Amino acid sequence: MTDTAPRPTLEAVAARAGVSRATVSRVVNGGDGVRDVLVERVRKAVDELGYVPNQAARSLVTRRHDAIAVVVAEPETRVFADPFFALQLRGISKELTAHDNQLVLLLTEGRDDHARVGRYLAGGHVDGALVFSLHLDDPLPELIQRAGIPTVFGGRPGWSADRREVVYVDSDNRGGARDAVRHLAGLGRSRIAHITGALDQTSAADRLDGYRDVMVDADPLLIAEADFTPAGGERAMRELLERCPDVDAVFAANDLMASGALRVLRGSGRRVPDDVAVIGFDDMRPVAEQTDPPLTTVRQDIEEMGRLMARLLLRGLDRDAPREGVGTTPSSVVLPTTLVRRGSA
Amino acid sequence: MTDTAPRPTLEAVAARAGVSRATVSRVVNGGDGVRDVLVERVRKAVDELGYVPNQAARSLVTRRHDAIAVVVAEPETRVFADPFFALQLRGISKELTAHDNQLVLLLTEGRDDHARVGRYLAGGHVDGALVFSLHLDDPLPELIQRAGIPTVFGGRPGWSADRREVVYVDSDNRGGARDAVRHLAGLGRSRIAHITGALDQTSAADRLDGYRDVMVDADPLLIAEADFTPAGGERAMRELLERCPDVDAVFAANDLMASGALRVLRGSGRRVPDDVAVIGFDDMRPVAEQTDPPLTTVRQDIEEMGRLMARLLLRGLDRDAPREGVGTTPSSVVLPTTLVRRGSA
DNA sequence: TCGGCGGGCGAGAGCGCTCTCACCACGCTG
DNA sequence: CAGCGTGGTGAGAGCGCTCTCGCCCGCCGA
Repeated sequence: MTDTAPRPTLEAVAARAGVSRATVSRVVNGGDGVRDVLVERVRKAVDELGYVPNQAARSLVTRRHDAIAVVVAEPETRVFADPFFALQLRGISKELTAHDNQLVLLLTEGRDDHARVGRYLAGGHVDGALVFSLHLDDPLPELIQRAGIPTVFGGRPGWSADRREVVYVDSDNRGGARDAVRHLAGLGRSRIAHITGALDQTSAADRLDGYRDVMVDADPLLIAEADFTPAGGERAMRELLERCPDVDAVFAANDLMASGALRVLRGSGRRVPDDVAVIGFDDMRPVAEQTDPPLTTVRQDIEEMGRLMARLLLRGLDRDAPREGVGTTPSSVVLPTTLVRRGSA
Repeated sequence: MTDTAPRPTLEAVAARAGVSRATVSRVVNGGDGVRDVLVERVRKAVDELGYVPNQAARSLVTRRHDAIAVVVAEPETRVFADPFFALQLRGISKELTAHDNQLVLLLTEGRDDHARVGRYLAGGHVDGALVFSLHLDDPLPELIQRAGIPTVFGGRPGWSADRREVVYVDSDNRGGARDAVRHLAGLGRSRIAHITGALDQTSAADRLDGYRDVMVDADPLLIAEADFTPAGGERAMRELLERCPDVDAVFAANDLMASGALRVLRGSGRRVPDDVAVIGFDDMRPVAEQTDPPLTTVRQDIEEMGRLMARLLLRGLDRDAPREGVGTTPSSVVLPTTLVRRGSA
């Protein structure tokens, strides 16, 4: 726990280099329009003094912070312990770092905490926000719109996907689900069940839609609602087994639930994939590769989603390529998914 | 992607309330020494204008940022996809939020990235740092010491645990390991093996030490070195089975490896816990509760560790309780662990 | 009645930076 | 040779806030 030492200012560097503050500032910010001799002298002075610009002073005048908030609404513990989020964060971090932006992490803890986040975002501490709004009734997006801060959402927000100004990055949940179910059908399975995620999340709803796209008039008994947790997957699988003992395939809306379903199937004496084929969603390696048998699943590139979110936001902030006047406002992106075949289907 | 609106300044509030800037500032910062009438008037003006203080301007003069950096060295992907880290982050976030501090997340991507982090920390953007230094040869701690910024480490740093000025928060890895092995011994097991974590991390080394504390002259063949991954656990278990077919218990240095070991044991036809008892470490719910059988393990309160790290740092920053002159410099904390009995031992 | 004292408030000086603008010295054209 | 850019530099005015002073006024004791 050392204490912070007094830091040299622009003024000090200027004095040492024998130039004005303005010149030092120019050099520090790229050095355009300064003679090479002076650039050299200033650089030397900066090094010798160990000068580092004071970001607060800089922000005060530029009104830029080179910082982006990442907001994670986290009503339940589950969400955060999820590697899904960690991977996305990693992608975000990489992209922000590459553009010299800092990542300010805002986790909400319960209801009244939203106000705090709203205040922070409105407070102009950051240049933009990346928001993970998971549930339909989340008040957060509303607050953020009010804060009037450039924002990109992770996952399609449930409210008003039609609003043009809303920018989000999502996987092709519906298409991925279709691929999964078609694959099962291609295996000759006909009694294909679906274990849904928490349906107040668009990802779950979209995957269900994808399932229905293929199973046009599916037996409603083949659909069991769950919540993305392994325990929920187990429960749903038990229900399914009871309601439809003739089930010969299961598409679970994520890998965690698929792993739960696998356990229940094994417990019930069914062989996978011989008796019942199983497909998950996400391709979370630690889960999907370690199940018995290894899980066939729909892969989404989670890290890439994070990277893309950051890129979109930064672009909207015109940090980048301010060339074309047209179409500078970025629009939402939906990333493709791929089916990964392993042992379970 | 809305644009930021021009925000009212202190000056504007002062004008509206008919007082000076100084008075508004006083009210905004607690309102001591200002007559109630004026406090009221100022509060009203603040509300009406929607005034939010400009943090940059404030920091410029106070030299405080109310922001803490969380630095995660992440040479491998594994570390970050680990729920362990997410939980710790959550604890940190809670504590920081409670004290109105922001969390700036710094992830390092490879070697040369350390310099960037060092620069950032030295740049005086944050008031302190929370650092997860996982490996012995990590250059990060060195850089941070040089940056001269108050720091608390997550987990005992490998280098110089004797240095007094180093503050860290850790679990009682050694004690927890002892408990686990004693429990196995208490079950009447005598051929107790240990699957280690990556031994360049102190947590792994400490757990091995704890194992040795109990198994004083353990057969070296009973110790298999692994790396905290499920795959590593599997490999180690296979080795163990080959070297010592008579093994009747396994203490794995984390739950992930224990789950891998479990799979191998099942594959080899051994019954758990009848033939071989298994204990893990961490008590990661999603893993430990879902194995077959559910895993007996050593629980550490990960979220509490995070909370404590933040608390220690904040205290060192004298944000809190500046009462006692003595002992304000916080010292390291080692949290106790508890054995959680489930089905595997 | 008057001096002194102290609480409440405002004036003003920065904090460290960026950015506009004026200035200076060139070198070029007419 | 006058005139006019033009590229390089410095002076200075802020950005929005905090905080130290010093002033004013009301109240006390003498």
